[in-house]
Amino acid sequence: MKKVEINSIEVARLAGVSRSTVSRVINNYSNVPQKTREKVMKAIKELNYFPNVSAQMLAGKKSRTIGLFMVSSGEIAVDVLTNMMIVSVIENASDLNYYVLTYIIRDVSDEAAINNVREIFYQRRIDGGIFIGTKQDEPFVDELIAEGFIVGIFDQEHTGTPAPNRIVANFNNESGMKQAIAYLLGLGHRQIGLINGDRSRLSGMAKYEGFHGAMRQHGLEIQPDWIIDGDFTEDAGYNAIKELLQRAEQIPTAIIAANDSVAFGAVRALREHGMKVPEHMSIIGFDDHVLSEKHSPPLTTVRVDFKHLFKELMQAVIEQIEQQSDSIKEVRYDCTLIIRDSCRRLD
Amino acid sequence: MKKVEINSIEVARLAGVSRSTVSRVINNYSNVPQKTREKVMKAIKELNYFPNVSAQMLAGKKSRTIGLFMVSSGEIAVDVLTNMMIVSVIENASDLNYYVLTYIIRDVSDEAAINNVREIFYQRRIDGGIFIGTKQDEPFVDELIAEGFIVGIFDQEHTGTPAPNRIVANFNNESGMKQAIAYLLGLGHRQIGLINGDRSRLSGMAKYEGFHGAMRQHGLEIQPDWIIDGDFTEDAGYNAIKELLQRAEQIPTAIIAANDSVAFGAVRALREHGMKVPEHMSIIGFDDHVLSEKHSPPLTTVRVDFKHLFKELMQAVIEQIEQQSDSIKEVRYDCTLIIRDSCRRLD
DNA sequence: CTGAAAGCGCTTACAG
DNA sequence: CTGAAAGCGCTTACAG
Repeated sequence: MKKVEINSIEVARLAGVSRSTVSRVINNYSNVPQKTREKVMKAIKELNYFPNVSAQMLAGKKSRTIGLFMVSSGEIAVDVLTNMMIVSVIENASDLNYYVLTYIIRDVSDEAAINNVREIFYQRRIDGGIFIGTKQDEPFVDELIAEGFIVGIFDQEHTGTPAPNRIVANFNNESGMKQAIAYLLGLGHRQIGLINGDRSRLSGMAKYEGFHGAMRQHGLEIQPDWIIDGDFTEDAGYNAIKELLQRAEQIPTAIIAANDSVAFGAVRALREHGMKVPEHMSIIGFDDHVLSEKHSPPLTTVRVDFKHLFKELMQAVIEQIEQQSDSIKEVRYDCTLIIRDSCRRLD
Repeated sequence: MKKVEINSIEVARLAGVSRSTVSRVINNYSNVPQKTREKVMKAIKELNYFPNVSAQMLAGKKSRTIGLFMVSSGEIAVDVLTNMMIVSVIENASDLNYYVLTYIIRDVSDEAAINNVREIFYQRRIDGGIFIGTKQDEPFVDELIAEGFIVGIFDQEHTGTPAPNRIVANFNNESGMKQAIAYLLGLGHRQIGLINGDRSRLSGMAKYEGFHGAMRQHGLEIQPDWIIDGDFTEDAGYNAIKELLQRAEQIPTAIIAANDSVAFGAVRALREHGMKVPEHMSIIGFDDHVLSEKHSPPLTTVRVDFKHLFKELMQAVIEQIEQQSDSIKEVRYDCTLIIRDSCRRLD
């Protein structure tokens, strides 16, 4: 049933030239006369010929494929943000004529999974990789970079000796935190809590430090009981509120959540305790999740522009693949506070 | 910075054997004595050697990569279901030691995009492909199948002459529709409407026909005004209700939506007209979307098991890749009605 | 401008 | 059990 494979020899024969010439027209060499080019193109069309990509690669071409490595434990399917990131990476690559091979890492401590990641690089399946969800300076990623592979990492900054083949991208979370706190202050809040994200991740640490910095800057007292660790999930937000209500003698008038999912969880827990947002508690999230404006109440949040960030990250990675420059690349975006209905003015 | 590539010659040298032997241990040939195998494995470990996948492919091995082609117009990022499907396909492949190259088709009539799809197959980037979101008997897919490529298609059934390299997977939507109608009937509903999905897709057609069949079977009158075409999106559900309320002299007591997103849109439109679900209108969805039980009201819906379906589809595709059998494969799952709070008993 | 030929890194019949 | 060699389908210096 399967037709015999068509190769460049057959195209050459049909066009009445050599394989070298066929290759030259495919690779857009400038020294092929228009006439010859046309003959060859005609043969290519006629035979429905596509060069075998393995042969091309073996002869030195790139795969034009980027690996997307997504570390995500637990029920990823529920997360609208994950989807957006995956799709965004794929589409940005597609716009630049690259393909994406996606690999999901459920557990970074699973040696077999990490070995698969290594294998994908060493086997030359990809020209470079993008990592999402790793912690700052994850050892196996650093190792790959030390080997010379080209890697783009979201939510990471340069530390130690920056390398041109390590491209980092992150948001200015400190600034976002500052905006959130300034806004709350303007509404009369002085008792502000934080449900934090994973501090081994850059954004977790940056938000944590941004919170402390901004609070101090405004001379607001930081109440340790009101700062609760979490991991960026809805459950973490839910549990944090449960814990807070159980433990603290007094509760804050406003809480900043490490992201919108955490905020959703917090609102749910508050509701279960008969407390309404923003009447009894003001809440600010981070990200501006697609569901945030549909949430009840519509969530005030620090918006972050994932699409543009991934676009620039992808561009930088591909530029490095194609040009191998020596410059150190970092993409960084600011955030914007989006005011909706989850915070109230204190009277 | 980049180390010189390590190839099988270096491994052979270090292990004191020939490249043939190195290849034999990598490919698990049985005629290699344990001693030799160990020497070679040691050298492989020591040099951190991974065989170049292009060279392997050129020598006749498979790529162990499956293409995932997702046709999805518009804002895909909002859709939790899409995410689940993509991740489900990737993880099922991963469990079988395969990789996934994902390509998003925004518009099936975009010749450039379709050419990219063809190219991916012809270039031998993948061993087979899975299509999600195509209509029944989409011509460019049929063409690929005619060329002998191995293709798995979700929401499709065999028509014409079934081929072993066309593997279809679908849900028994007629049965789901029957369950929904029987349930409504049991609650006393006799005036039932349908907001349908895209009828050029199998599931759209199957639900449409299932609705008609079940209605007739129960001797219920089908009111053409209450059957509204849509396209499986929330907006379609919203618009359908708007249209219905504007146009119809009388409205049904219950409506079945082609999927949960459509149902959400319908509920939203009803609410805008001051109608509550289920007090003024009963609604049943399809899929059992992750958000359906969190919806207000929690949505009664026909549940469908995507994860298992994709698992079996992936298995069948890979089996065909590895064994090239002549059997015709179809995977088909039943649906189950999940009763929640969006339907009321008529009195 | 263009062809013949080497080379990319594997696998696998073949011969021993 | 194992090595030498052909072959997979390209690209690209080289020579003309």
